[in-house]
Amino acid sequence: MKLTSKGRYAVMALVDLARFDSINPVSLRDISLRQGISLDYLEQIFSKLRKKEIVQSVRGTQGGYVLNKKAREIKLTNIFDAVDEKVKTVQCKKESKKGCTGKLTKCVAHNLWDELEKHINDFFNEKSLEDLVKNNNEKRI
Amino acid sequence: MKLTSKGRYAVMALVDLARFDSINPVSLRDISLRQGISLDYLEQIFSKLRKKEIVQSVRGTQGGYVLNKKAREIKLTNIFDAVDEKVKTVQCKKESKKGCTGKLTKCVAHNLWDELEKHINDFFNEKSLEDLVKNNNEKRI
DNA sequence: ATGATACTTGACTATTTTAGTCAGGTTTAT
DNA sequence: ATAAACCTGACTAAAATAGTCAAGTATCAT
Repeated sequence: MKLTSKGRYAVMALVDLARFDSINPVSLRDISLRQGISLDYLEQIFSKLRKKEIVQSVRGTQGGYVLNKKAREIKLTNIFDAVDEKVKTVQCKKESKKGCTGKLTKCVAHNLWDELEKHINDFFNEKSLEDLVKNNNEKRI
Repeated sequence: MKLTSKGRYAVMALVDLARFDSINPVSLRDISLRQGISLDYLEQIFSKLRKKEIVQSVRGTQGGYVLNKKAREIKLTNIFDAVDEKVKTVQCKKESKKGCTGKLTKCVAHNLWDELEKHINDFFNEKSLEDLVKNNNEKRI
């Protein structure tokens, strides 16, 4: 299973974006400064977010990024999916004759892992970017 | 967050053990053959499980391992903990001045990650080795 | 028009983690 | 005594992670 810095950065950056993009496009430079994330790394991340149509880019001076959907409609699943954070547990080896062949003799862990994966995905499907922004604002009062 | 092959192997091996240890100690060789896990790797894993008193070793010929507790009392949390599979999400960098300082200005992801961690740990705390063995036996009918 | 700002892309890399292997033990039942 | 099985620590190849670096292109403000 993967859930690393890249996913965390994507979430942080998008919450930042959601808080400021109603006025102007937000430049990665600003996000970089506010969130302490390397600009080059942000570019990699936003390239992926753009391809998945989570954000839109505005080129040129005063350019930057804006959300491409309403914050309420952007679920965490979408974000993690976009930056290749697969919420997947390690799969059983296909070559392994013993244990898990995927049919009757599914390995013990297999079912468990499936179950866990579902749990986590449910959690991420419930949470939208809007939830996080709200939560963040409350904490700042 | 970590949830890799080592954790999966530990679970598979212990389920195997739980099914057979009522008669004799189970040798790692047998587990290795049945589950298709390298013997050397199993030894590493069982060394850790023994230190955490999840299994007991029986040395010498006809030796092997037995559970040190009832299957019902061994929770998945204990297993993952023993083999160093930390159910922890990536932490925020302490050096980072921006973002997360851990006090008032906790970074957005921080709360979310905490919440997720709790979710997963709850899931693992509910499941015991006994649950898995039962589940496994049902599937085999 | 032109410079500055900011997006865009792709290649590159150091570090860490993972998933083992290997070698050389010690213990004990038979 | 000897073979089975545990025990320990060091080692390593491959993959993943978390970036950096370089060389662009587009557009706005003036």
